[in-house]
Amino acid sequence: MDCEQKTLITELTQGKELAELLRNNLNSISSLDTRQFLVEQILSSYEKALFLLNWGGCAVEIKPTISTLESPNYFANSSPKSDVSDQDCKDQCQKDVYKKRKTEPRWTEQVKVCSVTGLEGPLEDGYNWRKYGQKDILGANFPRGYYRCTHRHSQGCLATKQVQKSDQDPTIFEVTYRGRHTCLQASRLAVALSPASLKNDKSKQDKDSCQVEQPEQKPKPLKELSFNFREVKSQDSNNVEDIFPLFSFPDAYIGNGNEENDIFKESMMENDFLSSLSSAFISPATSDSSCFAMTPCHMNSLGIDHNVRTPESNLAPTSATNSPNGYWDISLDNVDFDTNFPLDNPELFT
DNA sequence: GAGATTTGACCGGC
DNA sequence: GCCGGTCAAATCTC
Repeated sequence: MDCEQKTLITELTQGKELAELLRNNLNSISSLDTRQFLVEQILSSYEKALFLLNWGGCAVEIKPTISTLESPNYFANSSPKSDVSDQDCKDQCQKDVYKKRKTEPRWTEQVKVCSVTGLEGPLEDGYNWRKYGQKDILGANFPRGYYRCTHRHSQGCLATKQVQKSDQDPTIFEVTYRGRHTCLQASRLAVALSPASLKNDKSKQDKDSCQVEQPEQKPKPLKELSFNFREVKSQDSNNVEDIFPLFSFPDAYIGNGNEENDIFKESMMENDFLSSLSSAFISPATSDSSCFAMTPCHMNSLGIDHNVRTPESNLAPTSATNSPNGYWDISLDNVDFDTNFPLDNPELFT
């Protein structure tokens, strides 16, 4: 019961915090995707809270999907926990685990990460994963690893991913993501990388440093950011391939002695921005070159969605499949960074 | 000792 | 019956 109450409190608290974040974002010019993401997270939190109240302990393990909640029979078929024994509940949970494979509609995507680029491998995507299995796959030279979100039990996050080395090129890992992160880490990642957060940080810096505001001046450091497109692809359940970039700060931008740049760097460090993306997100190898890997979620948070399929996205396939493999440098001039978002708000990183 | 990983067994889908 | 996905006990690591 204590565990259920804790989970319930966690979900409701998360929902409240996310709602406050959304409120702060309403008056900003943050991207629609950012706000939509917050709305989805809020709904997810309250769905889980409601599910806990309806199902008791089973709710932690079996999170209803949007589709199941939308089902007219969902609440009609749900019965109070008191109507079933613990064993029945456990058995039902066990059955649902297998049933959901077929019935639960999940978005999937594949990401190929070339380890020679400096990334440490497919696990480095900003989330904490726990390996729960490994299988030799018929016809594959390498075994497939099964990972699920570390916060599966504590927060009911059902995101999983499968990692397998490519038969053609062992330096390439094929990563298939299944399910959407509903853990707090997901919202933190989204907030940390949201255009709003980055933009507001710059705004605050201007205030704190008492600099004269120049309306026409764009955030100079951010203009110098670049995206490097390498062999990073995604694939959803519809077999649509897109390309995701490696997110890089030029060395000249971070730690070059430039005061403005140093302010940005210090702010990120003070807010634990980099570590909030987890050490996995920024590998030691990439930190030297200030090169970060961005998952579709991160890309979406930055408002760069024309080549990115979000989990619930129904966007039509883009021309990404026709994009050249190799190395792209794209200016962020067209990326909308919100200067009004409080990156220095410690609540965002707690 | 807590958390993560390994690995054999189990289950459902095909 | 085979195969992929998951579970859970044993083992490992810090």
